[in-house]
Amino acid sequence: MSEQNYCYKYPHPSVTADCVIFGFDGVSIKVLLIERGVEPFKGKWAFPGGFMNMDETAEECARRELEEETGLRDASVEQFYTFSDVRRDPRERVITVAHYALVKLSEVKGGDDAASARWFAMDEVPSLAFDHDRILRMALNRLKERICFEPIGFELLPEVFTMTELQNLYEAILEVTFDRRNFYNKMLKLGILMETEPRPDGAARRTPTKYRFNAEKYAELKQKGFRLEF
Amino acid sequence: MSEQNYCYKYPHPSVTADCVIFGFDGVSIKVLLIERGVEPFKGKWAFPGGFMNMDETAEECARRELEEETGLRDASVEQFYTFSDVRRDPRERVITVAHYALVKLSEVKGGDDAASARWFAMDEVPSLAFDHDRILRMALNRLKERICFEPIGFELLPEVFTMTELQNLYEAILEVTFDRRNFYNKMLKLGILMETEPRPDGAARRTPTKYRFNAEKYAELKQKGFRLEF
DNA sequence: CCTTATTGCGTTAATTTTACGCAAAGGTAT
DNA sequence: ATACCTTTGCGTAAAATTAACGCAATAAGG
Repeated sequence: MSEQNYCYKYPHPSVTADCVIFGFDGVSIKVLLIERGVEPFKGKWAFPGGFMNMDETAEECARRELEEETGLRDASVEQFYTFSDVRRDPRERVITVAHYALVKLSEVKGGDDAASARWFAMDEVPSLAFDHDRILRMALNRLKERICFEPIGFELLPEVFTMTELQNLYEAILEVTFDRRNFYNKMLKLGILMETEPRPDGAARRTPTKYRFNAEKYAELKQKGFRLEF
Repeated sequence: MSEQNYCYKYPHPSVTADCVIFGFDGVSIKVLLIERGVEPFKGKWAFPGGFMNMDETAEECARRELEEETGLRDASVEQFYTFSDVRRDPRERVITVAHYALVKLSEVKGGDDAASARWFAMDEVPSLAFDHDRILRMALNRLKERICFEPIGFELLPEVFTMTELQNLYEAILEVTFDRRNFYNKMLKLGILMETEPRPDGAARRTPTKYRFNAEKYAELKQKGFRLEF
């Protein structure tokens, strides 16, 4: 069974799709890594990824990897860059179409191979296999850019969340701090949040108001073209 | 010589790099297209592009295409998306890593095959071969986003230009109009323009001041982190 | 029970954006 | 040449937005 059945006149590179999976635990951004069990880079950590089938797009391939590791089918997945350095894989020429996925940690089930998978906070990520350090840096930059144009933050939060959690998320991604009261005002003024059951009138003020992302309102506003700006 | 010498255990897609080449003639954005001489899509227009060699990155491949068509070696080239739809090429599975290049029209020499190459204004672009309509749309969107973060406009203008030319460029890319006086103030306040010889004191006011992009000043500001915002 | 941290709701000052006025000077048409 | 229109440079004032921060109610912790 070691026949080489697929032959071409010119050499073809292998093509893989990698998936940088981001989550948020209420305090910091986390990324899911897989420990490699084989050479090259045996024992090092890397992103989930694999060879593209001939009947799927790069994004479909990345989604397949995502599902294998997290059980999630409908998370937000976005392609962000294709890495094609000639020697990025020591074995053979491999180019990889890199994606990032944003998942709600609460919905993640252990994947097929939970033993070798682990979530790392951004400041705990070890040196990675292949060129995955570079891939991670670029993924984070894209995340920063994207969150200024689209409310992707909500992909990372539970359905219902507090304003403080939302602020923590923005601060973690953008690596800045905001004045709590200004952030609060700005977010509410955007009009893309809805309060869940309004806190009972006499109830304790200390219990924070819970919000939900208002996708319909956002769709309206997007039509008219609006920026988030932070 | 029709031997099939490169054999693999699994099928591999072909990988190409395409290069959407943008220019600016002082009024509108132009794009360089090549008329296809062979099937499929014979007679239709398409972007320059070609198969990636095994010893070059996607960007190097795109630069090679750029040089073949324009003679330019040091233009700004940026990868923006990889298109991997299963049937995007009717002959075989081909995925393409799409780039855009920004060139100064005055520096473009005719390419190797000038006969079949032509510049089109954006509103004259015909229906294109393959999925190149989609590629163009995405290239334009990326251009719009990018110009809000980095002063890529200067890649499209001559070394020396007037404020009106700069405004026309921004308006053409973003498809908006600005108040001339506000644009003027905003641009000058950014501090990334330098006047060329200050207009002689008694000279005619009607002769517009000529500017030059101040790359050093921009590098400084970028360090501190700044946004362009339009 | 006292201290501290969190939440909600403001206000004010600083800054930025937007809209537009105006004069000098060069072109254009008659 | 003259009258008129356009382009350029330089402002200014109002409107809107951002940034800084005050404060009271109330949980939570010791």
